[in-house]
Amino acid sequence: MSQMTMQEIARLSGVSLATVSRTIKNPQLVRPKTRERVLSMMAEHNYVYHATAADLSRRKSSVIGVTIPTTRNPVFASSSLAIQEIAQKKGFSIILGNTHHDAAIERQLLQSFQERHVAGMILTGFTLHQEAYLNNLARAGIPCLVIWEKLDEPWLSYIGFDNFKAARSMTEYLISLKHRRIGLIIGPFSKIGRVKKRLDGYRSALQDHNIAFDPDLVIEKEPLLYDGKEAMTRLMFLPKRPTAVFAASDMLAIGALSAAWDLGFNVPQDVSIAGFDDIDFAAYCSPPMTTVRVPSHEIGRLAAKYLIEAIEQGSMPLRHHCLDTDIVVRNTCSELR
Amino acid sequence: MSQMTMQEIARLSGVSLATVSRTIKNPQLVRPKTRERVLSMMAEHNYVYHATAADLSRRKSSVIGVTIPTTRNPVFASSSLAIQEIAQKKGFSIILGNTHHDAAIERQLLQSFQERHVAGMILTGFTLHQEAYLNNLARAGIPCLVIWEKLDEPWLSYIGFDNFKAARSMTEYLISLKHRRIGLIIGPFSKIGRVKKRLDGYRSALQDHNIAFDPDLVIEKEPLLYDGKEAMTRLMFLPKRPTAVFAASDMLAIGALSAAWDLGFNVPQDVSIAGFDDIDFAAYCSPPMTTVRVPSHEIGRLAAKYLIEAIEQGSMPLRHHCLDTDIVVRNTCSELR
DNA sequence: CTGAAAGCGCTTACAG
DNA sequence: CTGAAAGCGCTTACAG
Repeated sequence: MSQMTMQEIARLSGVSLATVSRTIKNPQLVRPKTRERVLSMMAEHNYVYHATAADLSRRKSSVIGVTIPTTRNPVFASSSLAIQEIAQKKGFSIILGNTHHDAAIERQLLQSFQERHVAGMILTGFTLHQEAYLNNLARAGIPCLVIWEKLDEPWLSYIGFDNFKAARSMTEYLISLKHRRIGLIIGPFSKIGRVKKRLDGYRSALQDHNIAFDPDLVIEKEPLLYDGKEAMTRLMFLPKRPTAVFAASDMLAIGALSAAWDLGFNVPQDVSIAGFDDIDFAAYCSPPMTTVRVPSHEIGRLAAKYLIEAIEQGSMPLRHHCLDTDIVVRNTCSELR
Repeated sequence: MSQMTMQEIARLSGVSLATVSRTIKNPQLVRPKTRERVLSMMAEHNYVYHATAADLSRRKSSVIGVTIPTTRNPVFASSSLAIQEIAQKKGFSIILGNTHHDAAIERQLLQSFQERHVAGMILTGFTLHQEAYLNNLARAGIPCLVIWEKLDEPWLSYIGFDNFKAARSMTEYLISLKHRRIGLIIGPFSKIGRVKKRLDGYRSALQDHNIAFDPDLVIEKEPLLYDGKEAMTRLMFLPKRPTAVFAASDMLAIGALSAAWDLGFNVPQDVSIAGFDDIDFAAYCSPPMTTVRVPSHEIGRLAAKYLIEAIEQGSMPLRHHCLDTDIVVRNTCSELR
């Protein structure tokens, strides 16, 4: 048990506790000779700094809380990676939790973040109806950033993109390829704000082009490969099947592609498929997936950067940062014959 | 600033600090009347428990440190998800860090875990040559579990599987399909222990079947899609190209599949491809990937379970847990014509 | 059932 | 350049 404390090191080096603390945090305040003696004592006795005690004493923390819907969907990997890299470089630790899009779990997670007195939080795609709680946090002076959403509440900060616009663009792209019977496989829009926006974008595009909305053509699923496959199978067995399918998440799209392949449909000759997210795998499907590119890494990078700035400055300016998305045309969509 | 402390709540409720602490942690020790008064005060004033201070005072912690090579490779998602779920349920928070297979980063991460006085650590596929450091941790009484590796050091605990055996089996499977010219696309075996074992497994299988080892046929890459594609392209342009390719990571295998598709090779008719890991996507490739199934979720589940048991009991029994892998035969491998 | 007090391992004015 | 002392927000014997 290397139970060495500063107190011990101080005694062993014949200096005061304060001096040990200084040689660690402000070495320039300590005479080189003294410093060396203390340092060598620490090395010799395997001293380990107690960051938690320091945080408490200093009344500030160096950990950041991050929530993610689920690690299972690689779409969030890229932004969370960016956050981790920047945080690590700046000396912050990350506490991570999966919400599974469950309001109760998310709530509990935020609670635990707060109890650990994190310096700030980044919430990836937070569940609807927690705004009140977020307000509490803001009032408690905890910098808090929502990412992957474009929030409607002007008093909450976010870094995201326009899910409505992105989904509408992709639908329009499909329409521009002469498709009029366009299936939609989509995540749980009844639970998740940004997914709802995608549904709305799809409907808006149809409406603008005088295409009647057909509820049989939209299937709500969890954003998982299996679900995408199942949904696609269902769509392809419809009496009047779609000529194009927009899967509003690459997980769903890749599942859908696999279904098409199994059923013997050629993509894109027999049916077009479009995805959303541009996860790494999208470019490596056969054929490579046409999808919506989302600035995932950039979102994470900005979030970490802004949050850490806010922590260091002691106050969080409101951020409403909406990044651009674009359509990556690859080979899963073609003009209707 | 909701700077409410127990002290404040105590004053407001006309009881002592100790009583407030008790109504939170040991309510049965407090008279119901008192308890209620305190509770309602806490609610009214939005009191937030300070877990960090409590940890310090109690001289124990309720956070677990977890390292992962990189969130970018979804192969680790499944075990890390399992860890998080269990930890969350048991009231532990997770600090996460990516090592990128870089010894210096990993070292720094472990250091920060130690400084935060985590209750225990789970290290996913740790870098070679940190054994000494791990020993320190063990001696300091910090339960520590390495996962995804089968360690040779008997005094270190791990939960993993036999990379050597798994790779040898897959190679033998390919040989059983009459292939004798088998390419190997593999991760950085010079840096990572478990990858080296896979290389050894491949070589051992060849040797057992009197197939000469051809260095031109093995390509060392980072386990990324892009790298898999590049490596496969290189292999297929070899003067004497392989009839089967074992990509010792599904990321590499999926990249390889994409290359084959681009180059106009049919899989498996023109060339067989086998993967390793059985990530979710493997089953949804076109065609579905034959690969090595690794009990990823189970590894995470066991690791979290054992670690938390150790934390609660105050001591860590040595664990050498080697789980089974098996070959999932899907459609990317066929007999040599 | 409740309170006073010591202590967890640090930091940080304040004095010298 | 260094030290003594108060304090961060809790927990936990010990006494009553």
